[in-house]
Amino acid sequence: MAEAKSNKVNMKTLAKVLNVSIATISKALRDSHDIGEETKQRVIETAKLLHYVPNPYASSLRKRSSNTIAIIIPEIADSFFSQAINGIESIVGQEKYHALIYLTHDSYEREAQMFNDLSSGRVDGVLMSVASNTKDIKHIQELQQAGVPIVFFDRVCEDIPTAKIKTDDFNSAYMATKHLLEQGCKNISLVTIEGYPSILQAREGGYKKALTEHQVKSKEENIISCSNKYNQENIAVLKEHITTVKPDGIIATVEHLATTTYLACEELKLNIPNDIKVVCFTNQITAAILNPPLTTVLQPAYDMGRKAAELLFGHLAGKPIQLEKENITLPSKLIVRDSTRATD
Amino acid sequence: MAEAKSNKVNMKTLAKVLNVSIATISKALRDSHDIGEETKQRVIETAKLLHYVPNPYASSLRKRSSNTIAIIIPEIADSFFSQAINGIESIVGQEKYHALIYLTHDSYEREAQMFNDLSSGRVDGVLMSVASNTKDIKHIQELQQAGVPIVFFDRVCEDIPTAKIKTDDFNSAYMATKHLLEQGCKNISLVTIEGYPSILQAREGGYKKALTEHQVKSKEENIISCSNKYNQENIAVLKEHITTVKPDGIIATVEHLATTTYLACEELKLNIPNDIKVVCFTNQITAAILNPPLTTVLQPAYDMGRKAAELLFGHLAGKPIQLEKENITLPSKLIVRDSTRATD
DNA sequence: ACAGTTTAAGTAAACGTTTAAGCAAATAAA
DNA sequence: TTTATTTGCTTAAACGTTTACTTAAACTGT
Repeated sequence: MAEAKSNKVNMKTLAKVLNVSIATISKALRDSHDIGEETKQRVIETAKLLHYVPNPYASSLRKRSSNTIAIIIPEIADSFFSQAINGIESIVGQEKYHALIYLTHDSYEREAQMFNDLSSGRVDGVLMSVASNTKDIKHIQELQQAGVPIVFFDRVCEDIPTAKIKTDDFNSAYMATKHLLEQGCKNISLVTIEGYPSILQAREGGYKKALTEHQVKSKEENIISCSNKYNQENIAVLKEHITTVKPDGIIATVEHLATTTYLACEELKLNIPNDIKVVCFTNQITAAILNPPLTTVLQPAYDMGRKAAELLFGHLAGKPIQLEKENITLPSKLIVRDSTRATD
Repeated sequence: MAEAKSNKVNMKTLAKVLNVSIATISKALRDSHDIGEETKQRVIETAKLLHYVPNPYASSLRKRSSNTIAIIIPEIADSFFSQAINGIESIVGQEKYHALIYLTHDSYEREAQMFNDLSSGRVDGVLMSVASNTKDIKHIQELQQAGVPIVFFDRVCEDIPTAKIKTDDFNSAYMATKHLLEQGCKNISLVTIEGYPSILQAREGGYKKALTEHQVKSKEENIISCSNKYNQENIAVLKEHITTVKPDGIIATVEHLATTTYLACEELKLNIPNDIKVVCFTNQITAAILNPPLTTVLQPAYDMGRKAAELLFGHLAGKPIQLEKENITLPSKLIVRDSTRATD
């Protein structure tokens, strides 16, 4: 329980020491015009001397704002969200805000419960990537109607009228597919997972468009769904797929599928890129030193987080930003490496 | 500024609706013995009906506790801290606590400033990994003396009497070095970075012990220091080192040095493991699919985060845990892969 | 000299909870 | 039957800020 509490110094303490009213302390510290220059200095000095730190909860209660935001994301296992958080933090820190972090583990129930809690006024705004299986969006709507601004990044919810920071999923999948076709692939499979319709459908769309443009008919059997967890089972699923469908190119649409794909190929004694070429959506720096170096679609994770935070804080600061009009797409980059090298 | 505020329902509202006092509402919701069973039910029912959610800041102010902890870590770029956060979150969520996340970017100044802020009573406890260059620990001592419990994980501060969750850095470096020696290495270099004395000195110690046991004299020139950022410069530093010192084994003591080491070897046209063998302290799942698969020291990141959180929450819950007596070491695992395969 | 304004404070209410203290009615003990 | 005790509720103060309103003194201009 540990309650040492070294006689906390608060405004009352300062007021007593300086023989002025509490209001004077408060106003002096907030640099109000009401207070004389000399008094202000005395207050600031004594506050520093006594290590006064304002109680955020009293302040939040009175002001009805918390200088705190929530970051709600599915997980933090991979490099995308790590980098996005870094981007967010770069703004949060600078703005003297505080960030609460919540992981939904892609569970709708947890997400809904978190939103329920947030309707208490705990945060001034929310930055979020929605859970994979979130279909009912009432919880999000309710928080928004309660006046809490929300900015989506990456895994956006199209039906909520607010700012959305995305990457060009359609186009980057299109480019990845086109790249594989140009490297000679004729039978390209798309490895995907359940959920995240706004993203994965776009990627599927870009994939199909590239195929169509190259007069390749896209077949249902080429689209394969894995579990959204890194596990052995996915390797088996993929091996099964590869042996039956025999693709000569694979696009792995999420980070952890890179390792899965490589291991599946290895177990099947398939050579990348000779027998099969691989592209993956991933931000991992190790892509360059894989066996072989992996061609990746690199997403602007840091920038997405940063941009989302900028919009939210701009809005909170009262700048004339209409969140519902902000729909920003930042480009991903196709980084070509040996895993898709043309074989002749 | 967006202040929609849909007439928030608070205890006053409920009291009015049910025609009882506010105190009755409060006590009913906290299941106090003071309140009759029937009244309790009516209160709970109406609260649910009107979507009442308690104001956390009013509650925190009055109770002088926030149900919130701070996670203070250097960064979140790599898999270690990602996994540790997952471990922490697994407890935080279950205990209905909230987690504020702060990144120090390994800056002492930022860390000190964060601690200063936390002395306001913003959090009930702190989980932290100290910044690389933190030497002056006054800020930590002061927070602790103010009655805020602190639990360290991984990058601990030995001079603060409180719980510390570490991994066996000395022993795992010892094992890694021994492994390299057994694979035939005669000239092993340790690649390290500035800072983190509690960890990196232990790893250096384990490294030296293994050398001594194998009658190999450890030379100063074999210990090389890189920048704690993933960048091109480190590759140059490492190349320079390898060409002059010509090690036949390398131990990279932090995650991002894996990619650096591989790229340096590649640029020097050195074959791993034939020309040089490599071990790295890293948790990345891609280690298995690198070229060649990388022998790693896998740290129990998730478990460390989880254990740290367990201790903190146990203490906060009033369990008889003497934090200053908790000094837990969780074992790392040496995962042998091709990057250290013996060559004959 | 006097009304009007400006300056530099102070007073007190409010934010939404929690809880110690009080109190009337019902129940138990004597 | 009287006295304690328990039950179920209310009152009001407190947590530490912020801020609308008041006030007194010091200027300003005429």
